[in-house]
Amino acid sequence: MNRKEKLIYDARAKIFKALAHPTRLWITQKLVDSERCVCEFVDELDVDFSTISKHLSVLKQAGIVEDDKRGKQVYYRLKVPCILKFMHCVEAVIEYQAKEHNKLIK
Amino acid sequence: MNRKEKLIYDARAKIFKALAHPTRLWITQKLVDSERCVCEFVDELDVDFSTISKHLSVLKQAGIVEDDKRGKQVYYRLKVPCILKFMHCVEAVIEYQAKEHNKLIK
DNA sequence: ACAACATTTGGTTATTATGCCATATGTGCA
DNA sequence: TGCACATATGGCATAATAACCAAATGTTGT
Repeated sequence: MNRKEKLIYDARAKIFKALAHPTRLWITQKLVDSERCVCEFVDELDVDFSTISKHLSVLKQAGIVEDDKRGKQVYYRLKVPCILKFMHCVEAVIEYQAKEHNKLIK
Repeated sequence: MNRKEKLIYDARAKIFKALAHPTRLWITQKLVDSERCVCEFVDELDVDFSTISKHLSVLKQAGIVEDDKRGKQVYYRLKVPCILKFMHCVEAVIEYQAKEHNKLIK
């Protein structure tokens, strides 16, 4: 891997890293339908609101979401909706593994 | 996020985590064309071979690749080729960001 | 200006990931 | 059998991540 490749793969890895957390994936999924207020995540997730805020910050830094302050509240939305398409592939990996696992048990 | 959702998003996050490293992304990309021997990675990457072996193990645990020992060498291949399609989306995120960055500079 | 609210940021600690070295395992060949 | 090669595994030091609490920031309504 040369220097140029290194830069490319670092940049890509950053996107994957941002998505590599259950809470952030859940948030991303929520944003597929429509933008959401941070307060909605706070209500639905059982973690400290500061934690949620940091997760949102990671997604924002990675360029996956963008935010928008309206009054007291901050709304987040997906910047690049194609993210969701990959979930089918991810599910395929999981199902494939489940199948293999069953084979081993039988 | 309820208990069932938690399980789903944990499983998905595991896949993303496996891909969330430049070296592992690079390896994955190499495997898109054809299977590869571990030795090829050792030659092309400037890290200890034990490190490469561990990266491959992470990808294998996640169900992204499978291996196959032939003689002294071990060959790895992609188990679920759809992984690559996502790269287009990842590139879109990166380009979008680059564009915005340029705007800010001008 | 002040209080109440929504969110972000800083600090601390616990957990996890990474990379190297040394060692173990497995394979083919002399 | 014994040696050389290819890969995997265990151990350890260091770095990165995640969660919480506390405090700061910014906004609306009084």
